[in-house]
Amino acid sequence: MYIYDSTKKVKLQFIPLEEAKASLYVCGPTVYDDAHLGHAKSALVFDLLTRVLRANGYEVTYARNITDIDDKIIAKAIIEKKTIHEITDFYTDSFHNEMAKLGVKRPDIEPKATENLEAMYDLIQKLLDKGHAYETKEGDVYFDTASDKHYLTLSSRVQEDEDRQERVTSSQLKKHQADFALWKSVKDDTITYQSPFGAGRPGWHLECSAMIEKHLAKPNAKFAVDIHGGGADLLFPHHENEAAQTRCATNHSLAAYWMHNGFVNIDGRKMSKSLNNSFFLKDALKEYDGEVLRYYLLSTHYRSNFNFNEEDLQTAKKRLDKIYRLKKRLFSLATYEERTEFQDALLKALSDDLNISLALALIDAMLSKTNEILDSAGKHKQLKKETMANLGFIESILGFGVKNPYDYFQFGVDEKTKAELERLIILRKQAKKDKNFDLSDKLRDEILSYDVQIMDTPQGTFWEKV
RNA sequence: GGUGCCAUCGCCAAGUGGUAAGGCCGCAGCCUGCAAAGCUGCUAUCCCCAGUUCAAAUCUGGGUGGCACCUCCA
Repeated sequence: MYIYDSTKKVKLQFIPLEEAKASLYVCGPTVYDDAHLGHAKSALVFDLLTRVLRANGYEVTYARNITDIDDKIIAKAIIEKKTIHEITDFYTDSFHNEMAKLGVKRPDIEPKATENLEAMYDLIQKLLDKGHAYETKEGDVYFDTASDKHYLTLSSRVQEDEDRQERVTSSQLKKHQADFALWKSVKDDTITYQSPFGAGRPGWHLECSAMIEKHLAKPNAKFAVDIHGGGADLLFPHHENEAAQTRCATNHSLAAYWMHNGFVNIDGRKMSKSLNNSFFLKDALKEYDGEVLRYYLLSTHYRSNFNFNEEDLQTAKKRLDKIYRLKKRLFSLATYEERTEFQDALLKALSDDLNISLALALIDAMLSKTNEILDSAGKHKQLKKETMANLGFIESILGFGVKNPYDYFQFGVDEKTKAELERLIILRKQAKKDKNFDLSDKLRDEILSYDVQIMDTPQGTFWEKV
């Protein structure tokens, strides 16, 4: 297994802290709004990573947090006249539902900020005790970046540059401009938490460090977790600050490997709140099967920036369709397990820093070869068995082809339309039997008008949603 | 302004020193009543310039063009 470490900028062989085990922590969503395609991309990438690690025999512990303490959540609650929990519960549920549609498995641990406040207090206290943090007279607690000689090494930045660019809005009470808040004192009547440091809210970067310490860190290990992941924009300042907190508060570093996924862009530009060009997952899921989105978003290497557009999405669907057509071709057969060369090659490709393009090329080659042989005369008993095993392997490691193929090809078609299509197909069958091809073609045109295509096979005539 | 990433066929996209994977589209053919699906075949010398090397898309230097981070962001 090889992984590209985005802080060292080099591909490395994965050597776990503990034999045959792997711990993974990924920064999850702040639940104050609907998930967009970028959230989907990140979740999919690390879902794939856990599957590949497991296929390589690692016992994986995968944690992804839910950030449910945040100023934006509070702002939304006030605007919508709801409680914090109504907001966070709603968006946590929708996040889970949408991820399920994408075939993203739930992490083993999904810690919430609200349920880990004690761990955050502990961390702040340790940093204060060790002289890496200080309180201001306003009651805020800041991390003292000057006290950490390794600060900025993770993201390879230069302190002077950061200073020059510091915005004027930051607190005048900080010792150093780069210092960041561990605890933000809040004196108005908005929602606050009572800590040993007074009423307020934890700083942005604190929760991940605290939750990793509580849920994943092993005593006496050199690193708290094997792999820490997240979106490319989190490297600085979020991960830099997380790493500083953990390094200074404990006797270990945060992560042995850092992985950052590239961004999903729309029309060549970053999707962001400020540009108002976010593409929400819930909207995409109305138009496309979740598995199509899964295939599409995973079809480009995870570190590349991804330019979302519907044409490429259609292309991805066509590619996924081919898996399902072969599955349909062998639909009556029982599942079968057998290790094949194809599976070894597929796993090898994915184990090389998730080389998805190579993996997909291997799948396409397997599909073509199998179809070619099935097209030829013969029963092909062994080939069919192996193919069932291969399709099963693709399902488990990539999450492609997990549905009933007939259901897959009928995505978004209502029952009434289905019944009408069946009726037309029966009429067309009779017309063909009567050699009345004018009528048969007329019926086909009518069928096609429902935005489906039909295909005559030895097993009968089937339709597929376009 | 600082830092970093990227530039491969019409489109998407692997490959990072040994002579260009794959998919979509297109063209030709097999199959089909005709289609669709499936199959077969065909389709690039890797942004530009200079250099290193027996050998470069792959390394070095210089251009040009795109993007990102430095502020909440996956």
